[in-house]
Parts: sequence; C-alpha cells; structure tokens
Amino acid sequence: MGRTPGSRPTLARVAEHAGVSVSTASLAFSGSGPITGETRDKVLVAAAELGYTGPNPLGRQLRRGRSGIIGVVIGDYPGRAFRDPVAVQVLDGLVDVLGTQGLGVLLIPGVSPSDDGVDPLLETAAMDVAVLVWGVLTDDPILSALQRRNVPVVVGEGRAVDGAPLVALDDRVGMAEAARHLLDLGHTRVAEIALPFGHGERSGPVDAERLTRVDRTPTANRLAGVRDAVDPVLTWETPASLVEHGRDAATEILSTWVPAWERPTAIVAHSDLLAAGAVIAARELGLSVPEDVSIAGFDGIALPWLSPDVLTSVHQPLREKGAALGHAVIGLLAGEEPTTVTLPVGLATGTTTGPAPQ
Amino acid sequence: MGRTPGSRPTLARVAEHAGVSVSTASLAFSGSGPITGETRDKVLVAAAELGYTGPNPLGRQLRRGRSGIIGVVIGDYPGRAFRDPVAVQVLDGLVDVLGTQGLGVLLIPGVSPSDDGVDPLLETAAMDVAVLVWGVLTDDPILSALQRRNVPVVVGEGRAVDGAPLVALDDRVGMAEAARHLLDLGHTRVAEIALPFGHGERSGPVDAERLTRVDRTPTANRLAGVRDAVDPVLTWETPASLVEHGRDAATEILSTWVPAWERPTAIVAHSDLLAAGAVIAARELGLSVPEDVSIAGFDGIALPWLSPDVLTSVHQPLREKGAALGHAVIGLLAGEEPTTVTLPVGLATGTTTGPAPQ
DNA sequence: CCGTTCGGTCAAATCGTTTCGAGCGGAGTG
DNA sequence: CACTCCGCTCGAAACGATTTGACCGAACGG
Repeated sequence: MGRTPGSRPTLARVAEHAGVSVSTASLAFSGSGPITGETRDKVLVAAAELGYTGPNPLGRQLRRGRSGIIGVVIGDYPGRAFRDPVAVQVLDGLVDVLGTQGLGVLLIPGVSPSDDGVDPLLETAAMDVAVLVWGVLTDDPILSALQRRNVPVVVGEGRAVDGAPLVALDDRVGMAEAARHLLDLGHTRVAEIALPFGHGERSGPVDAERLTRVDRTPTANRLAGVRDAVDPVLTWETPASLVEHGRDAATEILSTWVPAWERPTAIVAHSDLLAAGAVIAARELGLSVPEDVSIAGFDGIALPWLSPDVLTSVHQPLREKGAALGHAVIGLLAGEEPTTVTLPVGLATGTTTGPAPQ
Repeated sequence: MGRTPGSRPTLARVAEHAGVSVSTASLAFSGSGPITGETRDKVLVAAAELGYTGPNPLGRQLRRGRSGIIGVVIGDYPGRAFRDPVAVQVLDGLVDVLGTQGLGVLLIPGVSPSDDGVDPLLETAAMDVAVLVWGVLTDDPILSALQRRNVPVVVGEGRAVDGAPLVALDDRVGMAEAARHLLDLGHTRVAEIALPFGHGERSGPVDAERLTRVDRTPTANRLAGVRDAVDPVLTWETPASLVEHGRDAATEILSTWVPAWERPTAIVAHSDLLAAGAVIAARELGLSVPEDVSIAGFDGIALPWLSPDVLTSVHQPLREKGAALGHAVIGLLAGEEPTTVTLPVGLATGTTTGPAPQ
C-alpha cells in the first residue's frame, strides 16, 4: 500500500496517479456521469494502489450542501429516550425508510442533560431535516432553535407546524372507541390514566382547571377521545408513559383514593405501558382482571410478559408511523409540498376487558 | 431581515456587511482567538441583520477534518436495535457523555435491512469514530468495512481488536457467581438459557459440538462462567435476548423436553429478559418460583412488571458501560493510547431463587 | 526619543469534493 | 470530403469555513 504517511490520499492524488483529471476521477466514483469502463477501471486500480477507499464524505457534503443526516429529537421528557417500546418501534420504521436513501439518523436528546437550555446539537450539528417525533409544545424551544437555523422540520403526532409535514394519528377516534367499548360492556364508573400534560410533569388526580392546561397534543386528543364516549369518574395524570407510573396510578385509583364501594370497574389508559402497570396493580391488590376491573390501553405493543393476559388496546401502526415520517423527510428533501398524513387506529379486544360486575 | 433570497448568508457576507475581514468574523464566532469585544459585537450585529445564525457546520467540518459524529452500530442481530432495555441504557450513558463534548450519535443498523451486505452508512457516512457496542465476530464484515475506511473503532464487551479501546465486562466471574449461588442453595439439576451463539441464530438444545461453535464473546464468557461453577444438565440456545424466547425455552425445559422427574430445579439465564420469560413460563405451568424452580438472570435491569417478584440477577453497570464507551471515544479523539476497561459485576439476590426442593 | 513588544486584524492558503461548460476527437451523414 | 453531432475528458469554479503567519499601530521601557 504505497500510502504517503501523514495524511490520507485524496481524489486529487488518485487522479494524478491514474493519469486523469480530478473531475474524471470523481466521475469514476460517483458513477453518474458518462465515463468509459476502461477509464473507470484505471481510476479504481490507482485508488486501490494508494489505499483510497472512496470520496471523503466531508468534502462531498460541503459541495453538495447536504449532510445526509436527519436529526431525530427523542426524549421530549427526560428518560423517554428509549425506555418506551412505542418510541423504539417508530424509530425502527424511520431508520429503515431513511436507510434506503442513504440517510442516517442522528440522535438528539431534546433537553440538555446538564443545564436547562436546548441540546447543543440542535444549534450546531449538521442536518438536512429534523424530525420531532413527539410533537411540539406551544413556544417549543426545540422548534424555535431549529427554525432559527432554517432546518426543515417534520412533525409526528402533534399540532401542525407551518410549512412542516405532519404525521398524525387518529387517536381521538381510537380512544373514543376504547371508551365506548367499556361503555358497551356495561361499565359506568370508568377511571382514566393519562399521559403527561406537558408543563412540568407531575402525577396525581386531575381537576377541571388542570384539564385546560394540557399542552401536549396527543394527550389532549386522548383526553378528548375518552370524553367523546364517557365521562370518567377520575383522571390521573402521570409523569411518563412507564409501567411503574401506571401501577402507581392504578393502585391509587383502585385502593386508596376512592372508597371501595365507588371503585371504578374499568380503567382506560392513554398508553399500553400505563395499562400494563394497571393490570399489575390490580393483580397485586387481589382483583381479577377483567372480572373485577376491566383495563384498556392504547398503542398495541407486544407485551409478552403480561401473559397469559392480552391487553385490550387501540392498535396504532407504529412502524408505519416511523415509515411515514421517513417518507415525509424524503419528500421534503425532494422539494415536495408538505402534506399531512393521518394514520388509522383500531381497537383490538384482548382478555383484559369484560362485562361490568353485577 | 435583509436576507438576499436564494441562498443563506455566509460568513463572508457577514464580514463584508460588518466591514471586517472573514478571518475576524470567524474569530467572533469561534471565540477562541484574540478579538476586541467591540469588534465582536459589530460582527454579531451584522450577522443578526443578515439573518446569519452561525457557521455552517459543513464548512467547519471539512476544514477541521472532523465531523463531530460518532457512529454507533446497534443491532448485531435483527430486532435487537432497541427492543432490549440493556441496549437502551448503554446508549443512554453513551449519548450523555458524548453530548458533553458536542459529539452526536449516528445510529447505524449493523445489518442491511434489505440485502445481505453491510449497511451503506458504514461505507459512506462521515464519522470520527465508530462504536461497536456488542463486540465483534471473527471476520466481522462490519469491522472490516470500518477498518478499510480507517475509521477508529471502540469495542464494547467482546474480544479485543488491535488498536481499539475495549470496554469489557467481568461477566464470566459474574455468571459463575450466579451459578454458585444456585449450587449453594442445594440445586444440582441446573438448566441454562443461553444468549445467541453468533452463526445463524437458532433456538433449541445445545450439544457438545455446538458448544465449540460459539462466536459471540459475551455468550462464550457466560457459558464458561456457568461451567466454572456447575455442569448444567441442559443448555438451551435462543435467537435473541427477548422475553418470549426465554418463555419458550423455559417452557421446553420445564415441561416437554425433560421428563418431569428429572425436571431442573433451577434455571440460570444469560440475560434478565430471558430469565423473566422463564419466570413467566414457570408461572404458566403452575410452578411456584422459587419453591419449585429457582431462576437467576444477568444484567440487573428494572423489571417492574415482574412484580411482586424481584429477579435474582448479576447486576452490571449499564449506564456506566455506556459512559465508559463514551470516554474511550473521547480519549481516542484526543490521541490517547487505547486501553481496556473492565467493569465489575455483582450478584443481587431477589425473590426468584431459593433452596432446592426436598 | 527610539526600539521592542504585544494585542488585534487581515490576507491567503487549505480542507476534498462535485459540477458546469468547454473542448476535442471520432463517427456518422449528406 | 466537409459538416454535424455525440461521447468522453478536462479545467476551473464553487461549497463555507478555520488557521497560520504577516502586519500594523499603540504602549511601554530604556
């Protein structure tokens, strides 16, 4: 390998070694322009001799004005990052679709771990598009930072942002379907375990005033969906969509907070993880599911460890959501007009819901 | 905002507008060189007027010869990507540490989703360092691709690679500790649920020949660790560290595969997810844990849904592992000599192991 | 009052590639 | 045989920044 020590070979050196111009050498690698097979081979041979392994991405990116990198803002609240299987599947679908275009996914923790500003990557990292998987808040600092930098944005499941494609979910309708299912089973005392509201994550019962202060669109939609069908006797807010918070909430709902004779006979949760926590809490309290209490969730994730129970849940197409986000990114890069895609959801009844007791 | 339509302002335009040279303008932003506060302000004002939001990362990267991007190869086998909470926590720690240095994490699915080659990002994406979180196989095509491109590599938990820092785990010792714990409790018929071996993921019992063909170092270490303490009556190989595979394996082990009177009284699993699946399988078979069968795992992840049981498990410092990988990356970029860090593990007994029956 | 030093600014080189338009043979056509 | 056209190659100009070393004036010391 006749490599000059010190620095790696460049296209110019390869061209020189092959006795062609730099532009021709470039053509040999990009493969796009017109070039003789013979010439290309000559270049490739020279490259091999020099240990040149292809064009330097940095040079290419600068010239093209594109980095091939898609920033994905995960973790709208601390800890969400990956712990949530919902996020994981969406990410999976997204990575798959972007991969077909040679686009890479750059992980961006939304909030800075140390101080309170936005993540420095948002300010400095090269990216062609940013994906806000979990929607935007009002006056979202993350969105502001990106807009200031003129980074195009794709939004998942939230309110629409001007000029940005949106991948929405029919979650209000789905949530209503779940609530109506409980109604149809004869349940009248339905409690609700809600996703985070958005301004200072807290946990506890929700009153009318708090209900007006929900800033996170998915949460707002699901609250509305439930109310389209039933009037919950109690809504319990959680700080994150995690099993332990669902368990805590359900423990409160089923044992201490409400007198036993007024105990809700059904719980509708805004997510499967919360619902699963509720199932566990019920089991721990010695209550049978669904004989004593019915529990429904939202998301349709696989919960093998809930076995033998299968959670009644509103299924959403998670990988498809990720794929739709990916296609929105690709469309944006191709200069297409931003559109809104709304994905359907559908209730799948499992073993955790049944007729109301009595 | 007096922005010339068509293209975004550059540092040169800002300098012109401010009446200074380009180099001075650069100094105003980088903040490193000597510069009067007055001059800096002049530049910043000009930038604001032109709507210039800071140096273009692409130009900076080319000049500096660094992208600020760390490629992280996840998913050594399909689906591992994120489904595994172990991976997730490691990633969390890694992202945290790299974030302090302004380094971003680029996600790289190890295996190409469609064809059988390596992921194209491995060949083309700009990255300063690549992290192989789950070790390397012999003749690992991923490693080869990176080495051919001269991308420095950091390896997590596997065999050492020449010139690459290694973050190892004392897993052989830890696994031995878990097995010995079972031995001390009087168990003599111990079965083992193993992580994937590495060449064509399969599931089923492992014979002596298969034992010689394990290519994945963590698996090899844990197999060896178990054998340091006990001689398992049966080892069952799984295609991935997932609850469902643990359940399947344990169902076979506890019911059909072995005659009931020879049923193992303890199961040691190579991961907590597999162990949790085993607990579920035991419950489904009507067996009490730990009265009828003791179950131990490895990893020490939180399993709130296993409640009220707490898994006996060999705890490894997952976030610290991610952090150690991050520090190895930073050291490599600083030109330090690669070192090997071995992280300690320790058995934490829970409620899923107890004295052997009889 | 002159020489030195120092802080601040600037010009120019460089990072490595892609792409545009021109140029140049050779082949095909009238 | 002249002309046109076509296919391939090349030169040169970006892309947008950082950094080195020169330079210049002011301040300071002798």
